Amino acid sequence: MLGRASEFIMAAKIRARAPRGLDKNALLDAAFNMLAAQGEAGFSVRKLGAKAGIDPMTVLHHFGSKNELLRLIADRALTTITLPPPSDDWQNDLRVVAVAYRDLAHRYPRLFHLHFRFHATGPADHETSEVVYRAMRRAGLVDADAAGVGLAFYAFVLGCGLAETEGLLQPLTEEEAVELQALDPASCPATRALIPAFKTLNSSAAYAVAVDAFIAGIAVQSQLPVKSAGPMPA
Amino acid sequence: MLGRASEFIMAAKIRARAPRGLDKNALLDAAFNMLAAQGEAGFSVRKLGAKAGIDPMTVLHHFGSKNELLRLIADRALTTITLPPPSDDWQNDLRVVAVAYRDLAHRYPRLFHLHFRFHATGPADHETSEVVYRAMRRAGLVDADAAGVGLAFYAFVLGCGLAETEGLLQPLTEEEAVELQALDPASCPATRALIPAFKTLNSSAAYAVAVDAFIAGIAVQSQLPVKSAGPMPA
DNA sequence: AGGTTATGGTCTACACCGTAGAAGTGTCAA
DNA sequence: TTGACACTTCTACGGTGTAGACCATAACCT
Repeated sequence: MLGRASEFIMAAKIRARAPRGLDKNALLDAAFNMLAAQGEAGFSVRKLGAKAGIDPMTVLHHFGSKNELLRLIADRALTTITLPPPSDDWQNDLRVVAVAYRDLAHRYPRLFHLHFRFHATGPADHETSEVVYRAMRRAGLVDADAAGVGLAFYAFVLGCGLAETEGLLQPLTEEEAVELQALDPASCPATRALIPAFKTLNSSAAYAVAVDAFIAGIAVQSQLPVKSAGPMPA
Repeated sequence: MLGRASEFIMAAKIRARAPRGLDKNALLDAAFNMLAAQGEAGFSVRKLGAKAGIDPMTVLHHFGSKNELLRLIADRALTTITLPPPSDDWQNDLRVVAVAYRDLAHRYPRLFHLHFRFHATGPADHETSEVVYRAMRRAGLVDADAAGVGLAFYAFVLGCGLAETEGLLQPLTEEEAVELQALDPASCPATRALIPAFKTLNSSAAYAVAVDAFIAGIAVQSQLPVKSAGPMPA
């Protein structure tokens, strides 16, 4: 079965023992599902242990700390992102990344905020960030700008996802609408004028327009004669 | 039971009692400073009570719950934003809002994330959002787009602020750099090529370029012949 | 003045939380 | 057999938010 038998034995000697007992991966699965379903408030090491029929301390023995467990959960969520191979169209590549992250936010709204806390550590993330940075360079940005705007693009996409999971991008409820109606017409005319638009807000469309605007702006910026990143970094 | 008039008088008389005892505002100040200094992890109702020389339950008696207290703290942070009066230049107005929020993130990095959780409730927030929506309309966006892109602009600005307070926009450390160097050159050429740029990342400059790109993109979008917000909202 | 009442503040208690540290328990290499 | 070691569990500690009962006081009404 294995041509790599000796390799396996070597590894076995180094590792000395095969992992036995509890299936760490299954436990991570359970934790992931629990967090995805109940949110961080309804998730605790003790509850996870109870659901898995296991002592809570066993959980910590395997994952070191609750924080490490959360990091792994966030990483696992990231692995559910699948991107098509990068194309020649950098603008479309960026759009693809943007919708991929929005889909991620919709798929796991209760744990999306973790991606802000634990950013860019796993290989899954490097795959998508490579697409972003590649697009920035294809757009013709100077390296300093490509790096900075690439990260800002990430912040934008994550920010929109988080805003959506937190309800910031949802259409206004009637109750909120009347609250806005109460604003001073003299000082808040634009806000009041947009109330109907807020009530019928289409978050998908809004996101699409915003992403397109950002991308179009990058295209414009990159075509400016000599656009550097501004003052010298510290 | 009682006529409306006497009911009103009763209410007025009831309300006539002067608030005595503990200064709620001073307590909020203490809470604000505590959270700004120690972060949410080092902040608890009990600790606040201890520092104020007060029973922890007294805090809750005044603020209802820890969550309400946090909301007030976030609101108070927002009131530290001061904007110049809106000008004729909508692009510059947007830039002003963007730097105001970034300054806010720098001023209170340990509580900036609260602005994602408790968004747009106080009058302080309506003042700045009015500037944003006004700018969107001045840019020539259709109402639906003005609302959507306005909110997305918020998400962008908040996302960048949060990214910065979470370390996402900081220059790469040497340690992280060597980690990136280990990436597969075939699959991550762009990421590797930008490593020097990441090491010397100037977050101020990156933010400025990204904001300018977004604004430029809005200008482009708004000049498209008939750009609506896409499919009909639900 | 005396009684009533609303309010401010405290105390105790409950049900949780993360996790350090000690104490089994079973399995393998020597 | 004998360690050694990975795994699991138990107990305990010091925290958390907050519900509910309780007391003190100041302002009202009669």
